[in-house]
Amino acid sequence: MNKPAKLRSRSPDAADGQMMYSLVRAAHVLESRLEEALEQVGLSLAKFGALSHLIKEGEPLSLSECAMKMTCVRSNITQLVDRLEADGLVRRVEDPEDRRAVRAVVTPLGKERHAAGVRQVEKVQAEFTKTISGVERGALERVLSAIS
Amino acid sequence: MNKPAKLRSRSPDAADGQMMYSLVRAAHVLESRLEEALEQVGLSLAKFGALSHLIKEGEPLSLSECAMKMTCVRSNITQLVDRLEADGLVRRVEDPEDRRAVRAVVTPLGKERHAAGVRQVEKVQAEFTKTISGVERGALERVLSAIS
DNA sequence: ACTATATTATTCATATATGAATAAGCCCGC
DNA sequence: GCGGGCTTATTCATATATGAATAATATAGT
Repeated sequence: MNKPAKLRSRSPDAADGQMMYSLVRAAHVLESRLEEALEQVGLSLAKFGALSHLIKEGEPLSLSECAMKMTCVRSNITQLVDRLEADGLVRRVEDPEDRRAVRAVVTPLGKERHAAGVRQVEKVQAEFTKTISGVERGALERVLSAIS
Repeated sequence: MNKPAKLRSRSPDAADGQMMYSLVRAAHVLESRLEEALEQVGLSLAKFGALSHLIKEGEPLSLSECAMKMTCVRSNITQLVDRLEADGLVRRVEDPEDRRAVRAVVTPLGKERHAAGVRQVEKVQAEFTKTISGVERGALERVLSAIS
């Protein structure tokens, strides 16, 4: 016997509601760990994310493309690229094909920094893997993919 | 047969790494839904959270206590209470016991607004419950509590 | 070709969060 | 009782995010 049946039937959502909050809280904890790890190499999660997309793509992306890949609004990318440029991690270059567009290019320093970031993130991932060891991934995977 | 064994053994963390990102993304989606739902009644998630803690406690909390309950730094609460006060949802009152302290009191309007927020959040929770219906909660619960 | 519409990046105002620096008030050990 | 060390809230600078308004450019429809 787990719980009084009345409690279960009166509010079947209560436990799930708590779970929703738990999920959000857990994600915040993970983000904090990532931020902290990346801070060791002079990056934030936002900066690392932008560099990752640019490097994965292998070619300069317009700021609009960046915004789409990072699912955020363009004005956010304008500022993020300002900061990345100030750090010397990316450069803005004009797009010859479209004079409205600006493309972001990762500098050599940006590539180095990103590689260092990858190593830091891998540590957090290893920790995460350990955390969820011994738990069936199936349920978690299905839930997460159902949400997003 | 699911995957080539080599892939599994070469990088056992890769799938978990993706899962870590999935978890963070899923949480962002949930937060967006909550923000959107709360916006309908003139609240943000941060404001709703603060009101919830104050109302749950049943008595005025000092801003430090608020910060602890919301796991954030105090300067954040200072600003949040500024905005809540501007909205007429809380009032600052002096603490007679400790002249350094400031306590936040929920106004009648704040209570109304919070109740409306609860109704909105319940809708999102219902949606979430539907999303995770048919999936074993056990694994998810254990993973989430292991993280945070 | 020209006009209407759409897209691009930027700027501005704002919300949320952090952390450092500051000012005021509390309290302990002596 | 008081001096030094906490704790309190606030302010400031900054990072991240959104959305509205703007200016420059592109493109479609006529």
